Amino acid sequence: MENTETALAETEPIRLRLFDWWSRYARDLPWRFGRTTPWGVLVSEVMSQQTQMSRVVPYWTAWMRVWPDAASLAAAPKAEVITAWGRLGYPRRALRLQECARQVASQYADRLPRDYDQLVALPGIGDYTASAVMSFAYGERIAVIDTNIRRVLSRVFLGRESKGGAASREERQLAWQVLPEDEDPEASDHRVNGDDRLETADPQIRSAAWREPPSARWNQAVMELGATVCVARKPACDICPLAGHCRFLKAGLPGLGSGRTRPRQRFAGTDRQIRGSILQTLRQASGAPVSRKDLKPLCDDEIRLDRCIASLDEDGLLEIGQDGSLSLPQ
DNA sequence: GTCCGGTGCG
DNA sequence: CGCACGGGAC
Repeated sequence: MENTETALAETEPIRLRLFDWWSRYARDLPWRFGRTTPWGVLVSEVMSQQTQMSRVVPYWTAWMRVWPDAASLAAAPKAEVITAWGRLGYPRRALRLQECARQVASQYADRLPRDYDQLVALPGIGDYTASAVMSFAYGERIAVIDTNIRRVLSRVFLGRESKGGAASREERQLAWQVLPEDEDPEASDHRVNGDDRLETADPQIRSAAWREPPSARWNQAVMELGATVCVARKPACDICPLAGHCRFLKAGLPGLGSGRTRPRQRFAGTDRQIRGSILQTLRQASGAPVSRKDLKPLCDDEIRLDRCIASLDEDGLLEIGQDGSLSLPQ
């Protein structure tokens, strides 16, 4: 850890440069800069768990217009929730989000808890999402740890790639060590507001970025840098605001892109693709029951087709009627 | 074809 | 810990 100490001496110039970059280049996503509710932030995080932010935006906007709070989502028919989830992917998360909404509505009187342990106990909310809500929505000082942040911090401060798998103790320690202090305790309250207007913001709203607590600003800026500049395979070091302070760049990018160990799972030709196409067919049927033979064109292997139908049934993503017809659940 | 990530479960 | 889980950008 001796190398870390010298790197940590540079945290202040790194912060200044990163904050400046963030205020100029942060993407103007509708759930940022205090323009939505804590619930809206949670919805954006759940949708972003699996999908690029740019793809999430139209879904989030439409979703929040229909279900602006947990109580309204809790009361929605499942079929409508699955349909609104559209092609975002991993549709079980849509059902988990609705179950989460039901718990928030019933257990917390439709107020999202401002407490990590209560958040992480909700369905579909793990360590990352609970931390993200605490930081981004409530301005609480907490280290947010996702793969983007792990990659950026490991490169900049340790000079090497982050390894695959769960975050190591060293990584968690580093994230807490470089997390800025929030001097003004009042500042952490300003994010709680009832304003969930969805229109595109004036670009000057970005001055709001400077009013967020430093820890929340830091978490978002590091994550944004990892998503747009310090990407896994081909980092754009030539435009990186931290290039002059990055130990990984200084060391010559040793083992660039070697961090991921997880063998990539193919998608084309897998059960997942079949499941997705079955669900899409049911969505397009808009409530009308679909027979098994209508799904034959999706998959020539009937054993596999039945397996996919059964797994969707187990996940609660479809219902099988008495006559064997299929439909989205109510 | 290759790349991409968090959550839940076994 | 290893694995399942979509879908689109490139």
